[in-house]
Amino acid sequence: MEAIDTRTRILDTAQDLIQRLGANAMSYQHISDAVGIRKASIHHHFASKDDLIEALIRRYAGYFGGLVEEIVKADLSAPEKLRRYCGLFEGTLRQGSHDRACPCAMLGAELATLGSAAAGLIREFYRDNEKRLARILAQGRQERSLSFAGSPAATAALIFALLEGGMLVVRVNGGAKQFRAITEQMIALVGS
Amino acid sequence: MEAIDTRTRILDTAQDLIQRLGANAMSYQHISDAVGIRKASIHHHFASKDDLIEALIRRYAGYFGGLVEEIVKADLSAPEKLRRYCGLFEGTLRQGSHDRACPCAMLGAELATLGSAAAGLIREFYRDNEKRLARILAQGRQERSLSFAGSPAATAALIFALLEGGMLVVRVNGGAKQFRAITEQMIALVGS
DNA sequence: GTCTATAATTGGATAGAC
DNA sequence: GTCTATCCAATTATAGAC
Repeated sequence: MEAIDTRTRILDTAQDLIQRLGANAMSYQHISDAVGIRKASIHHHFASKDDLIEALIRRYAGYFGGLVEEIVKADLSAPEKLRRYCGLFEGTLRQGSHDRACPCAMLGAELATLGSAAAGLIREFYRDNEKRLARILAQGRQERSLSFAGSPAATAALIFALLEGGMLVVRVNGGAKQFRAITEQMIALVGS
Repeated sequence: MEAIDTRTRILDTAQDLIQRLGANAMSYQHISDAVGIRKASIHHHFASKDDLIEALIRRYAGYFGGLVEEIVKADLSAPEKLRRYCGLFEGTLRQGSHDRACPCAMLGAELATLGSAAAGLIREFYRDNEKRLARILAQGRQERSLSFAGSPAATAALIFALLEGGMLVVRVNGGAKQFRAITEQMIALVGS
């Protein structure tokens, strides 16, 4: 039973704030209050706010990318993989009491205010997701379990925009329940 | 040739900042610099930042709602109406040199940081758009020019999430061109 | 309606003791 | 690694002169 180290608790708190409020509404003071250490101590772990955001994206991209890669590589039908991929986003939304968006969705919306390193990582996250999604769609077309007009890449761009953008939109009305309805509707549209 | 009044110039500048950077990165100082008046003078027109944001949403909802209503009421096929509706979003994205999201998309992402009046107006904007979109889809189903699984309302929720959320997502990679590809892909999916 | 001046708070960040 | 103390800039907002 090891205690969670401070660096991790800072990252956890910062991520939670970003998922709910966005990076521009997240402050060292918020983190200080939540973690129970002084603002100056946070600077020991992350010299600047940009550094903190950058580390946070790297961690999240690794975590989420791993989950997606598991789904892509699994021995499952393409529709089932697609359903599970959508489930990852819905699961994020259902974390905790308030709807939480993907950190990279919030940061994507705030892209113009990010440092260049963080912005680059966000772009990479989006590209990686579209690529993995395209592999699922290509499998579905090959095994005739999915049917859609256009290329897997183009359809992947559509689905990723719907999922990543939809997380932000559904928090305004309907929340996770609405998100579920939308993803099911989408799966019906590309179903064979 | 009447000069644009200060109130309007403040609203224009604030809206532009929100579309590019978000409400939490927009400040009275930014507006002061762009409009060429002092910060204190802005408070004469809008007592608080919340008031400014609220007025800005009201104005935009009226403007955009009018454009949508024109499309909905026009004597056009449903696919053509849908294409023009998507065109409104793409047009916003193409305003100016940088990609600009719908102000209500940015504010929707930042919903948890808004005052309750502004948050209510954003919810209303989203609901109104879904309703009008559902009317287009219902027309398309009736005249057999569109074909989709599920109700017009459910499909409207999907399409609105794709458009409003997609505006934020495509700015990360691809921009307006990517947005166009996505909307065309979507229209192909619901095409008859 | 706009200005100067200023308040009051919060933001990110640093220096140096422990 | 955390603390106190402090700095400096930015933020929203108000008071009162012009």
